[in-house]
Amino acid sequence: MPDIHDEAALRLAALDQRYTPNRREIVQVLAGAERPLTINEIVDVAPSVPVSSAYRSLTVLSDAQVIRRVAGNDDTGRFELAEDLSGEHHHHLICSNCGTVVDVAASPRLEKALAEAAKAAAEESDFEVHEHRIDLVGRCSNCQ
Amino acid sequence: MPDIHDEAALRLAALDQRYTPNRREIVQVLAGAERPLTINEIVDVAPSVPVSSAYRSLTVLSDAQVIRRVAGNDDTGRFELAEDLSGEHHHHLICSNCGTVVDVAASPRLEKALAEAAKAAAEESDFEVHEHRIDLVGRCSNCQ
DNA sequence: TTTACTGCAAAGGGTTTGCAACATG
DNA sequence: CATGTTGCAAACCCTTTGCAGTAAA
Repeated sequence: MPDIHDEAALRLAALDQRYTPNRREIVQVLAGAERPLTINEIVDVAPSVPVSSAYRSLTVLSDAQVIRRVAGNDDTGRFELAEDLSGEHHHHLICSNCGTVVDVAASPRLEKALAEAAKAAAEESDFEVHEHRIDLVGRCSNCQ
Repeated sequence: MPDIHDEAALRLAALDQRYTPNRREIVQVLAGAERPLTINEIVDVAPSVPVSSAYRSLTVLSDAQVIRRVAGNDDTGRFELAEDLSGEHHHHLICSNCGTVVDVAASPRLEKALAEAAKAAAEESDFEVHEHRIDLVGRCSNCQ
């Protein structure tokens, strides 16, 4: 498993993009988080990065598959490291009240059932399924 | 199974809200769609409804559980009829290119596996899980 | 006759972009 | 040096809100 930053630099290079201190800092922040972060949360932790640059960097990093955009319950964009960089496959618990997103490990049994269902759905609908997303929506301990 | 509009009126009444022609038209549009619609799509089909009213009505209908907001891959809000009004439980195919969301029927096997996984996750994380969401992300036939 | 609803227009908030300066390969 | 990147500020777009008028219980 290569270093996250080395791999990030590689993936950016494939798009003729550079791995600048700005982008490195964003990746570092996401690598240190145990849940997807909003742009606000990111720039709060990395105040040296201007908001506009954060938006641009997140777009580029997302294009390069270094990070991934996560859809929550609200329209606030959240970001996490790409799964193949961060470690293991996981899903999300989403609080319908405050919008917080928490990671949760995937279960093999569930993954197997999902793989079957995805195959069937793809055939039926002429979709080419690349990935899946399972969200459990409810109330976090703070909002119950 | 009562009529959709009767049931919608009931649920609104429970919140001291009225089932006006505006709201009825929105429900009618969503009832006739076979996939979640964006606000733009809704007002395109129902031009008599001003945009600001559409936003307000969708909020109220959503609070009353007549409709449900659906998160796609982008930040565009999409809406569909509540599942208990529209018929059967389903999941979504999301095109990562154009953002379109298509309904797909749920499989019993998948639901069972998910129920187990949700139980485990809820216990671990102190979440109170109310519903789940399964999205298959890929390319629709148009965007392949 | 009280309370909810509507529609317009203005305000708001998050995101994107133009541009000139800078940095990197 | 050619191209990608940055930071500021302005522009943008979608969504929300104030308000005065309307309609429904």
